[in-house]
Amino acid sequence: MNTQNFQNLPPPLGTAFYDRDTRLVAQDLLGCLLWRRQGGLWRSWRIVETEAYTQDDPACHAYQRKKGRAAMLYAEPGTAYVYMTYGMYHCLNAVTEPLDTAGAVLIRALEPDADVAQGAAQHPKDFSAELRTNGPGRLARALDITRDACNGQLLTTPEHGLFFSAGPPVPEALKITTTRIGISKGTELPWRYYELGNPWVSVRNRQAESEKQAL
DNA sequence: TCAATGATTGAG
DNA sequence: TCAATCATTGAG
Repeated sequence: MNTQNFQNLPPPLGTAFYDRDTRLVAQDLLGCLLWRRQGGLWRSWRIVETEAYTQDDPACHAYQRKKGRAAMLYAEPGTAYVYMTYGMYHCLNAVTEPLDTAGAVLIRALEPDADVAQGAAQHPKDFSAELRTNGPGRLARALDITRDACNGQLLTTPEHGLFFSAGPPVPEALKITTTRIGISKGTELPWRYYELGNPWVSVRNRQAESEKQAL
């Protein structure tokens, strides 16, 4: 996490970045910075875990649907898609693919700044839940990302207080694609995780990793 | 109109 | 292991 004045903000990733194959966008977002304006102050986090959702995926909200909340997945690439899950948590996605083609990348985990990470390691019980960003629901809560506030907003401009920028280069070898064997909607589906090698991945992905190692 | 479901998380 | 908690979906 980092703070910066408005005039020093880096250029947001543009429409062309999102107007591509969803899985490529998911991989390329790893290591990028997520910028959020809270209380007039800009902060940034590094993206360490993403998940791609494509139109042909039964787990995708737009699978055989184009109305309701799924309509947002067909929006202009670079649009924020925020939905509520389990009645308690919001999840942030970046819409991908050309206009009228469904696709989105779920942001699953962000790397906290060094102070927060160190504090969490030394005093786990003092690690405020409000600061945790390892998990899609957690990061949305920590960054005040809600459906009402962010759904449908353009991520290609700092105007709405939320955007992504290029980050330090990430060696391809550090990008990991994980899979999970599980049942979703009656089908065996792969997970679509692309993550950096670090401990700040989501609970779900840690489970997937341990299950994989157990095989 | 209504019951079932889930891209999650935290408590016990 | 399981409850919290509700928008969305699909069946009736």
